[in-house]
Amino acid sequence: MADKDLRERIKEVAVEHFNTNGYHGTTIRNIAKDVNCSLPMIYYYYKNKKELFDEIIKKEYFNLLEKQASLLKIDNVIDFYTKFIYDLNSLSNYDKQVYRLGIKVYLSFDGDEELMNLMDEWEKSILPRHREILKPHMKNVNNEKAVVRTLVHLLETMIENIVVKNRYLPEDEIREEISIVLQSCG
Amino acid sequence: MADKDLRERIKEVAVEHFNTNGYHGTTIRNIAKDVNCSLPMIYYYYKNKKELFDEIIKKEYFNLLEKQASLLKIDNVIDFYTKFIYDLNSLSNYDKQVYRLGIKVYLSFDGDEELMNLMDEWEKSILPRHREILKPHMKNVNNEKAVVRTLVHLLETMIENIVVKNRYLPEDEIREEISIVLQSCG
DNA sequence: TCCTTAATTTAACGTTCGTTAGAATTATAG
DNA sequence: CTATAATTCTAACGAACGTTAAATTAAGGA
Repeated sequence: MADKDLRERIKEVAVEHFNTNGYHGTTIRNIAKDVNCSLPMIYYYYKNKKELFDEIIKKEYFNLLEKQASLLKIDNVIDFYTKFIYDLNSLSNYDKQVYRLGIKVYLSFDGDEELMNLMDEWEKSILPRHREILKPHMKNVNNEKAVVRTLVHLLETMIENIVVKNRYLPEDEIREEISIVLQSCG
Repeated sequence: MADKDLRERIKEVAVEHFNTNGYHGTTIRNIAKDVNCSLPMIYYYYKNKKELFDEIIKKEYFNLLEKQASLLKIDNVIDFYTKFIYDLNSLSNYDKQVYRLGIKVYLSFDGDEELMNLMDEWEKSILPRHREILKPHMKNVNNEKAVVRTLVHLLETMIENIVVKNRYLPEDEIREEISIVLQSCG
């Protein structure tokens, strides 16, 4: 009966529900209804609700973050960061929702400490990573640290606008804002 | 028996619970237990769970936003915005939690459309407001619009760090970042 | 004092939740 | 064609939920 792999379809629908209604607001019954399968099928593929949720965050969300982080090809930093953010606009709907859900978990709406710690660790790696990227382009800059921090902060907001608030950010606006922060770099 | 006004105490505890567990993860029973009153007392003061939640967002959260927005005394814009953000650090715990909850609702974790629309309207008023504040200080700036947008984006992230992620942001870091964006202004 | 109103409680209602037992169906392979 | 394994279903479990009825207690003025 199943056109696509059922296990996958369950996960896709689950992402949608967790996103819209939160962990506690999401019910296995509603997921099953949208997937068009019976309720116990979800328990056939996932041990329980929590495991379904965890798989989305631990596998899907972190996969996404790592894929993004590996896109490092730099000549012009402003071009690079502009592309980095602009490409988020064209993420698949599913990826966008996974991203969105990850950010929401990070902001601890449903208070899962274990997942939050995972994310805290990830966040600690962000500043040094961008520092490395920017270092060669900031010879003549004295407040290097602050510039990197400001840039990362700005990136965060733009990511949030695109992914969480589901807005489209035009490339020239992205470029403008990044340029304002990086105007002292080449 | 009640040392403080019971109605108020219920609301305070509710903010905590909604923040930690989300709307659906929060139960009237748990609120009552923490308030140390019986369950129906909550229905004595609030029509139902939704009304309790709505009162927090509509009254407490928007009060907070408006109080913040009315703090406009400007001579040096960098000083002004630094103070604007820095003062968030010393919000009362209750105010911080209300703020946090508001942002989370805005990011639509529990999908209340009515509340989200209210917040969308508020957000539309933000850019013009800061444009007014900054206008007199940007005579010699050509990309005025972009600078205002960048600043507002940067402010958003800093607010989120202090209020949602509950971090302390030191004044000099705030000032550094704002200065980087506003370096073309006086 | 008694009466009225406000504050608070115990106990329960109907519903929905997460989860599972166990039977039925379908696919697979020998 | 048959036996075994992989899927899928119907039906139900106990627990927890939001909410309310109705009884009890506390407070205050006549």
